Amino acid sequence: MGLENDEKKDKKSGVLLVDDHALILQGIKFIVDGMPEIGEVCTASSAAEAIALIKNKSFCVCLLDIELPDLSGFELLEIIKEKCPDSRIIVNTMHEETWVVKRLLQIGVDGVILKSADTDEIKNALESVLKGEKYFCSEFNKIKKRLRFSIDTPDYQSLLTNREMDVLKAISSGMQTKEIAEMLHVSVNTVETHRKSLFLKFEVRNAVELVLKAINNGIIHLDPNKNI
Amino acid sequence: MGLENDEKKDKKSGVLLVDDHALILQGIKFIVDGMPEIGEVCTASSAAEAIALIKNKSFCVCLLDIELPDLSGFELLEIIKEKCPDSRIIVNTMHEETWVVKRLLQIGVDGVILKSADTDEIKNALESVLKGEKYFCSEFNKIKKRLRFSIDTPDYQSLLTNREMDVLKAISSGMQTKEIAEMLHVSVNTVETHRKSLFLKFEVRNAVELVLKAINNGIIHLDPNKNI
DNA sequence: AGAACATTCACCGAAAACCGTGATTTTTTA
DNA sequence: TAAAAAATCACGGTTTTCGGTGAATGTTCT
Repeated sequence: MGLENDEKKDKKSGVLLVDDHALILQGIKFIVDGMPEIGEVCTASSAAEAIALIKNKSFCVCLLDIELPDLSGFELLEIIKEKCPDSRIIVNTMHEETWVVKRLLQIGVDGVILKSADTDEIKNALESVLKGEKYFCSEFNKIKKRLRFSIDTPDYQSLLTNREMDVLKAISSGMQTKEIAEMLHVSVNTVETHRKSLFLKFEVRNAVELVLKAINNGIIHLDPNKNI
Repeated sequence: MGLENDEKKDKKSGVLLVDDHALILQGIKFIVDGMPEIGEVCTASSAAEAIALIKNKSFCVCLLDIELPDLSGFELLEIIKEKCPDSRIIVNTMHEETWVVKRLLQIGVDGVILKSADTDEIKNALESVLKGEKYFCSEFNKIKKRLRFSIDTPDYQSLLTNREMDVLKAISSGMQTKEIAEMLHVSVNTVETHRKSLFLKFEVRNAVELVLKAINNGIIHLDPNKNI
């Protein structure tokens, strides 16, 4: 407690591990504990815990799962980026979805490993980013490579207006134009205008394509408990 | 090797663990190894490995992940059920989707735990099923309870004919009727007939609702690498 | 204050989707 | 082999979607 001024500068300020899967968290902690070049190891099993930890501490590396129960993982990433801009970030994901890869590249993480990674790969990833290098697992690199073709696809999310988002969500729940108009208390013509904007922005021809593209780009999400 | 006739009867014939996540597999093995009442522990990181193992051996308990790289997990379940009908089955899943719950109940597994389960819960689950009891984690029970309302929803999968399945897949990829007709070398009228059957069977009014319901019931799956 | 954007609305026409009904041929199953 | 189920096609009618074009209000940012 006698180095409160050094904590932000300390290269060995430790590692933060975030994962809601107890076994994985435990397994990674076991690996990291065995690495002498790493200082303190803190763990969090939710975004809330992680946020509480980074308030008081600064970490040189954060290794985090992006599928978390409370926040979306991407939101946590933004918070970490803001609070600890010097911290290196490794993301542990199971998703090989293109939009996840795209967004991780946009945010600029230092490493990506899959959930199926073994001890060696986790060690390698940690050592690489500690040396200032990037570490991307082979699967991630493969998708990254393939993404070159469509690297400049628009960021649909920020392209949409609030109202368009409302209409998109409504369409994606199976509602048709008249129903949406009633729900939003506007005329059918208005909803049709928003529809047309959506089709234009997403470059699709019909509602099904729109919904699929929105899902595959992480803009809307399926509610697994609907439509049973 | 002197008890080839006893292996099928042996109550202590061991445990089979299947998971493609190295850390989880390792973690569970560590837990199970510490349980004296359990005999040999075999591990597999893919469905293929698991199938190879159950060819020669019989296990009293199989603890398996249903998200596997090669087979769909459900297919592996069917194979295990057929080859080792006496084996108790615990499924380790991350999905809380309703259709997964429904299908697990249909198949009749002995236990369900989530990926986020900790050491105690895994121990409890194993001990319960070894005693012949069922073990369902609280989240699973919650969904099960809520499912009572719709327990008798149709098994859409087996309700569909081959041709309807073709058309469903085509619709779910964003194709429109004329295109589907050309692809399948049939008339537009025919495709429309199949469409109507699908709407009737799924009790929906339009293509978007159809696609959503089909996805949420596990009949079709999104290709995460399309529509970027 | 002016520019840019968002939201709202209107109208038209073509295309596609949706609804009902019926019917033939092939395949599967009892 | 007879019955049932699946796959094919037709046709008419209504509704909805899709595409283009234009325009009046706000709202926000510079």
